Amino acid sequence: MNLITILPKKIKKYRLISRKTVMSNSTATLPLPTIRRFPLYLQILEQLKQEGVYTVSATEIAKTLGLKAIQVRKDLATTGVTGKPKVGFSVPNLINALKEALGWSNTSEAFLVGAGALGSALLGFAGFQKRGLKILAAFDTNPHLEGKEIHGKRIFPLTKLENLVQRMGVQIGIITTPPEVAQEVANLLVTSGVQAIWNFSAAPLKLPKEIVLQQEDLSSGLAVLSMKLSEALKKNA
Amino acid sequence: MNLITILPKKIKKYRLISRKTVMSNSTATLPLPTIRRFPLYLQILEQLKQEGVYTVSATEIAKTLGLKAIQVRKDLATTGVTGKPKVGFSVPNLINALKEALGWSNTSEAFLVGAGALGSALLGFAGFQKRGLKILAAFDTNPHLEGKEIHGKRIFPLTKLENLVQRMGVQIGIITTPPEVAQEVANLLVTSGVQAIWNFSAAPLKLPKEIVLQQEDLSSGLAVLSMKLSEALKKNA
DNA sequence: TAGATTGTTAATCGATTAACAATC
DNA sequence: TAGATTGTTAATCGATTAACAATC
Repeated sequence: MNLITILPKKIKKYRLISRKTVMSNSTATLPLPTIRRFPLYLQILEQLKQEGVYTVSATEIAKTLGLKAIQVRKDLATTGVTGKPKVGFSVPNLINALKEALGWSNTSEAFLVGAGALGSALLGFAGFQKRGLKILAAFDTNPHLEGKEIHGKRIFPLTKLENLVQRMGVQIGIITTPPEVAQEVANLLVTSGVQAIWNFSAAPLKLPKEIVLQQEDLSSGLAVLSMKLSEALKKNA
Repeated sequence: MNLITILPKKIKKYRLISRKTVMSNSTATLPLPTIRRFPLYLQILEQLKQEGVYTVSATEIAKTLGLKAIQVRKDLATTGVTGKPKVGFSVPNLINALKEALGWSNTSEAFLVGAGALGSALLGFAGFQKRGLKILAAFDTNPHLEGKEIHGKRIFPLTKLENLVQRMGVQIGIITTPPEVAQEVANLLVTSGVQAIWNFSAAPLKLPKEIVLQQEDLSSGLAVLSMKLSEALKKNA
């Protein structure tokens, strides 16, 4: 069958379908701010569940987090979970849906490069495991660290990285090195076969476009804090 | 003079002033995304300065950071620094203006509460000093840490916090405790006289509205990473 | 039933991007 | 001069907020 002849029909068909229907298909990506709020909702929901509360309204969640109720409702709507008027949403249902949406229902494995202060902190962060991320081991060029363990995670020399990524099929690389070597480390991670990089160094990375990059930046938070603070001080002066 | 009689006049006057003029007065706050990008610009500019480059175009900065040139131009415009067509901007001028805007030209002092893995990492992070933040000391309830030093910063028992904040006039409190005690610590910081709180615990804090709060959230970064990754994997499947 | 809360559609707001004349 | 780059105004895009009927 000829694509050119079939195309106009298809387009016409799509036009007839309501916008809502199109949106609900799986290719639609959620708004980034919504995704960032998901962990907040999850945390509250899990606490509620632990307290034996099995139903919660968007209004309540909003109040706890200091958000607007309408925003919470909109966010929760993207999960496909529906609530009951006057009652609210099922806590376990929401938890499952949020985890599913985030891909936190099944664990991804990661290697961490750069076992300095920040790297060690991340190795010791218990929350990751709960959120579907398992850091298997760390890598560092410092020969004194070789073979040691930090928070129960083994430290390997960087020379072993490529081989281990390939053999274990690790998908995520976490960079906590000084910025000067971050690009180099990123290149190594990419050629080793990692599919996503979580970069905690301040260095802006150039990566092949098929590699997922999440840039973490402590300074940007500090910038916002400083700005707010200097405004507040100006006001009170 | 009576406020009610004077008010209508004032309003009328404001209406006559163009939007642009109103924006340029000092009360206008910069867009949050712009503020978050400022540290990126600063970093690049400082590197250029070190390399002896004293002039740079928005186009160049954009290329280095993977941003759109127009966005960089818009951001830089908010600093008030003007560039020369075909030439670009003065690197030192931009550095000064950005630091000034962020309040990074003069140092603020901070105490950190919670000398665990993450707290220690922050104590050892050299970048803060360069960005106008000096962490003076840390506090922890763990008696084993009392009197010790981490990265050259003294650890005090939490009981000394209030007194020291007051005596030293410390403005910023950094919370790196487990979420369960975060609210309690925040309350203590506030009653001690701190004016801003940088919260690295996942707990949502309730604070008096005059206190500046900057919420840092590792999970939200992980959420975005997970989402991007699971989409990428879906696509390649 | 009455009223709180949902889900949906429309309005508003704010940031990004486009377009383009000015200019070094 | 010619052309890259600026600064500005307008258009677009995307997220938040408002409004409100449906409903448990």
